[in-house]
Amino acid sequence: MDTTVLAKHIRLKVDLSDAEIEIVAAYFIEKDLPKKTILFKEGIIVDAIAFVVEGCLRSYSVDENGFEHILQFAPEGWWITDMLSVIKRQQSVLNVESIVDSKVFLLKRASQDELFDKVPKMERFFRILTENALCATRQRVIEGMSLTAKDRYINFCETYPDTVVNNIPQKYVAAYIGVTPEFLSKMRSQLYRS
Amino acid sequence: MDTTVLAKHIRLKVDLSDAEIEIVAAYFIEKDLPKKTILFKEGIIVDAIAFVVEGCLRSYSVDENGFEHILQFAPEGWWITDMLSVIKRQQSVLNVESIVDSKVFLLKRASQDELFDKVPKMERFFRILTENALCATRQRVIEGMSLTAKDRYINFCETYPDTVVNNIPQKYVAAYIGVTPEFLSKMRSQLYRS
DNA sequence: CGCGGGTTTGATGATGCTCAAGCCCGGTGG
DNA sequence: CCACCGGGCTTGAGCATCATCAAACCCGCG
Repeated sequence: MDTTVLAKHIRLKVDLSDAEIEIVAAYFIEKDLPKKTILFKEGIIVDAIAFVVEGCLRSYSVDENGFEHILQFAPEGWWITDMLSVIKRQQSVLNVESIVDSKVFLLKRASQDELFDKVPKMERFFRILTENALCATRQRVIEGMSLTAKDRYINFCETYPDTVVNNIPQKYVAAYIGVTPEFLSKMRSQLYRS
Repeated sequence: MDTTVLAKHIRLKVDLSDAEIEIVAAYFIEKDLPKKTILFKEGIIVDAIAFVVEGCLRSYSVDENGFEHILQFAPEGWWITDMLSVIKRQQSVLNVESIVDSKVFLLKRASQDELFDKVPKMERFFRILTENALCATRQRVIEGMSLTAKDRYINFCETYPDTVVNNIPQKYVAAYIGVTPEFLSKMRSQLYRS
């Protein structure tokens, strides 16, 4: 189990010794996900959070008309789960799925409390993680109200890494910025002509 | 300083003795806000979070065309601030303002770490608070993409307490659900006729 | 090959915005 | 006490943005 990516990511936020990293790593379960594998399915009670070691996942909900809406993309170095289901222990409304062949490290909810006891800095790490996620999501709410679809798309291209912008199907980008695939296609052709 | 509302609210999430509540309360600063008073102004670095004891506040951003978009309403028992500014210590992009005559308790960022040392359960309390806020905000992102304006309005009326739905100007509701005041008015007249 | 999913393109239509006018109503000054 | 003001809400006509539906195209893959 290669913990390089995980260690690097955690050390961006809190200081951990090599020994501590080893303890932390022991709590994770490695899992390979071929393209289009569902990690967490709508309706279950999710009991783990996933750290993306390689590849890219997405979390999405399906509305009453069968349309998918993407809440989050998680390329390498990101975390993804259905928070609401994990915290409240209620049935999940999100699906979490790999977009390409991916590898994740899973941290079970049950192990998490034990981990916090052994390495208290990890509690701080997850608090910071949650705070950052909250800020990003609030930013997205504001953008959804103040920007046009075209500006949201431009914004998306500028903020997400190239691996997400250019290596995933356009229809997923459309489902993230909140337009139909057809309309995204029209916006793009208009952007490239000008 | 009457800490009844605050104590009741904290005890919904963590168990605190009367003695602990007293310690916690000592870290808060009481502040009265007449109607339409700005508590935190766009551009400053916000260094406190506010607990609403009575009344109702709102946080909002102003876009490049001068339109206001409301991120959050905070009636009695809610918390409000510009998280991004507090955490990252960067210039705030939100205004926080009282809608009616209100009273808040302020907790300075600097006091917060000290408070966590003296009453560790409060760190847990704020982690839970942040997690809940994240879930609620993500829910709002999904709703913004999957519901029509009319359904978002109905949803708003059903989820927010009566004090918010019926006691604040309609234009604020419009700025929250993401439509113009004119269009909200038309939706309402259509809803009441049917 | 041919199939199938993703993307493009076009015609048409719904949703929600803009601008402008009028109304309602609480507040304020003469 | 009334006249007037101003902010918020309503209403209507016209318009922009974005969705829907249908057809064609592209291209990797069996």
